[in-house]
Amino acid sequence: MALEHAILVSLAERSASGYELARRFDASIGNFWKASHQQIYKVLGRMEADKLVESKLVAQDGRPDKKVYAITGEGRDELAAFTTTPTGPEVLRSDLAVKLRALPFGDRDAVIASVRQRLADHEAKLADYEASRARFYPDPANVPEEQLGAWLVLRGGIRAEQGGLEWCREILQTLDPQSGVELR
Amino acid sequence: MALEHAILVSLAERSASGYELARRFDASIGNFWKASHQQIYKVLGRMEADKLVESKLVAQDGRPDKKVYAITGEGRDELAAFTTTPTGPEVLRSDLAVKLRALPFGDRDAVIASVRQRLADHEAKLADYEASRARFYPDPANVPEEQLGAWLVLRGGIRAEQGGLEWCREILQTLDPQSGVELR
DNA sequence: GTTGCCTATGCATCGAGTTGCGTATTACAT
DNA sequence: ATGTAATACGCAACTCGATGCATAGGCAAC
Repeated sequence: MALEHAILVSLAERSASGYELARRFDASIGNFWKASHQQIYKVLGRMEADKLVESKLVAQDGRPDKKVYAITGEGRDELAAFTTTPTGPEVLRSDLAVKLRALPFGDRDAVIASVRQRLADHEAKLADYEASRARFYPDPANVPEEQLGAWLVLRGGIRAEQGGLEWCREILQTLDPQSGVELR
Repeated sequence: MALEHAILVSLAERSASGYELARRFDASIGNFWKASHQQIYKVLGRMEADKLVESKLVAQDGRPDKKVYAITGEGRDELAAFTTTPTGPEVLRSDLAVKLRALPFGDRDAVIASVRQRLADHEAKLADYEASRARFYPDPANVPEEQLGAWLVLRGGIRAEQGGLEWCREILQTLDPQSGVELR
């Protein structure tokens, strides 16, 4: 289960409460591995039972207490072991593809609307990623060694969004040539 | 649930037994929506109860009987309705990304090996797709209307594989410049 | 002549993941 | 005063999906 390992990575970088982890997943790691706060709490509970993480209660004023989780030695071992496991081929799940396949049996205009929506999603996400890139990696040619992984993941995100964007443009150009969408 | 709709698309194109559907999923639709035969049998059972499909037993000689499923009118309605539902943003799940993020806490060489494996996967799949493209769409500029959806899905698959391939090359070039991998 | 693969269907179990609900406090707006 | 949102944690019920196992005949190879 990679959610477990995504949490371990996040905690290895910095200890956090379940709530903070959930927000971190919204912002960075969550771009390539989604998880709701309910899932995170559940998995954190199991991970603590497995001694991969440990927690301590931290009182705060003006806010509820929080339970801050930290990775343990065992957790670091597990994380290191994870990096040596073979990675299976990527599994795609595209409901947009299913809709395209359903074109002869469905509503063409509605599918086109879905594609437009998806295109807008990609544009928004891409802008997001580009902003991160500009902010955190002002000098792409000289990324510090310890940030290489995060940098490459961001690059992958940018590539994926650009690719998705181009695909949407091709679809619109094919299904709705009047739309004025152009491939770049 | 899009597995249901993927099955409906497949049956709308041609009636089939669960076994045949499973093999079809291995070959074409499965490239964008994986499903094991157990899942397919289970879902088919529920879909039959919901009257989206109907089945009849077909005896064969030299082989076990099979249960051939066909889409019903209700199934076609459901499929048409599906094409009009809004499509949420795509959810990526990349364990390779998690491994890259885990680089500072794991085994660099093992991660590089995983990337090489993924690169080979992408190359194989791309070759596969290109073969389909050459075979089924010899004239890409004039794809018949009723095949547009399938054509665009295949184009998306090709784009995704090319994108993944390029990402792998960038990763290898960054983490292992000696490897001689080049971006094209 | 036995081992293994292909066709063909299915169950049982478990973990993963979603949705909805519930608790509690602070803060700011209406 | 009341509503809404943010922080902070969690349970319960459910569906989805993956894995392993069971059954059963036919066919081909070694």
